[in-house]
Amino acid sequence: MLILLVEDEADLAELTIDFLATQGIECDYAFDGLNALRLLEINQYDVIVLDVCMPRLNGFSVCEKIRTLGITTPIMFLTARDDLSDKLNGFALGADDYLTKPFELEELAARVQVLAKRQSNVLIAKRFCLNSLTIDYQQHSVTRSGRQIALSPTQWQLLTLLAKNSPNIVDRVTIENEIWPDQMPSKDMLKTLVFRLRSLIDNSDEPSLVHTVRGAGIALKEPL
Amino acid sequence: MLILLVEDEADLAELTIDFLATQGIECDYAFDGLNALRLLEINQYDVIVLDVCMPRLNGFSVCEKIRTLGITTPIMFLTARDDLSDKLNGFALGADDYLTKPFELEELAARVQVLAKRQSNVLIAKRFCLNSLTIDYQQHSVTRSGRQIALSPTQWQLLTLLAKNSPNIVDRVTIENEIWPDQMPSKDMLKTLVFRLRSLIDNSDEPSLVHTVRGAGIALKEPL
DNA sequence: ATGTTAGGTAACCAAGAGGTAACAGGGTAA
DNA sequence: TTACCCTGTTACCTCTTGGTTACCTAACAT
Repeated sequence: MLILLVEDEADLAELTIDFLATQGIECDYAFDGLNALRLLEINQYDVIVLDVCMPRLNGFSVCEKIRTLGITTPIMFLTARDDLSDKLNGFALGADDYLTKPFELEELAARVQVLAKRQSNVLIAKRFCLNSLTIDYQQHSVTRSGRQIALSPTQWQLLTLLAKNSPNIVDRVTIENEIWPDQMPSKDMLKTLVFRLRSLIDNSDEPSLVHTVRGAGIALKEPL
Repeated sequence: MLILLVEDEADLAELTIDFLATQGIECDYAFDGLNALRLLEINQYDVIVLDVCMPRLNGFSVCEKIRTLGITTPIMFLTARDDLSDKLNGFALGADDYLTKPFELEELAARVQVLAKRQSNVLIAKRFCLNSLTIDYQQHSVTRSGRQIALSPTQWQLLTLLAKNSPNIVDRVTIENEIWPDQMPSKDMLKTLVFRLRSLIDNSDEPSLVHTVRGAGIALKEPL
């Protein structure tokens, strides 16, 4: 299990991370909200543990941002302030639990486990990330290094198919059968489809991700 | 939403039930563990709130019993004992949350809502806000940047459906099945419904919130 | 080297998804 | 009754889409 811990007090964070490790809970660590959001773009976590009081971007704002991004990962707040309105605010922003400092590390671990367990019952792969490419299946959106990319239905179909098999090669007939199940497609259709997808995904000056292997098929992966 | 409250102190129970009612949470009530189990056989609840200290069958035993019966309904413990080992025990038995007395009724309500939401994957909130758009479910009103917007019943249905899934996409057939459950709707009905809703919500010079993704569906979100 | 072939690039165009507007029937309130 | 609103229907328009074709390029075989 992998969680994201966002906490500006380094010593407390270290203590927490060490303890959670003994419970089989791995931590990624961010010391402020902005870095947390950055990590969230790249990785997928089972739970997010958020300190409320942080420099730059406080926990509430981070939580709000996360939810507006459509990320439904469980969020637990940690805070020294045992204030009802704060708690209610946190829950209203989409938090799943709220623990006030000082707390026992064992309790934190137990609550994290619970959230992760509940989540995994509902969790189906919702996002795919590769390099600066992100596919959000729920929002049906694709971004490359932050920029939104509009895909047509067939392009989306091809991309998700490649993503599902990434970084492996998918051979052309498999793709054709997947996208055009009924018809026997003319040989060139896939050719142009790939070209169009590539020009949308890889047109930038960033590393290209859509690779064709002559005679074998097509793969979505980082270049080596 | 319907929850089961198991609590032996009648006066506290009544207080709790009354308050939860104001939050739109209905309660079934059992005053001990045996009666709780009896009710659980008959009904289905969104959340179970369990007092730990009860005569005849204590909360932990009830929890254990519930889980061995294969019932996965979220369970929240209430107890006066703020003891770490008790908490850990509770979580180990399959609890989802643990609140120590004395607690604020608002916090209890908020935590119950969260558990129910996770469980049913349905958003139960009084209000939904996105950009300058506000939906007040209790007042059944919609405003865009302060201006009141009058929606017809079907329009309201569509908007709330989109809001519930926001910012995720909802595909057209899902919407059609949701709004016209019985009939097989003619293909154009949704088209005009969306048009009418959009012209009410997005007619201003503000960012448009109703987005259609060709071949995929419709989403309510802020544009990027 | 030269021919052959898999794959890349670019333009064209018909089909269809979706947007817009107007109309009509049925229900409801004054 | 009349007037109005809601909603289903239809017609028309616009723009995306995806299939087609032609031509180019690079890898591979002989």
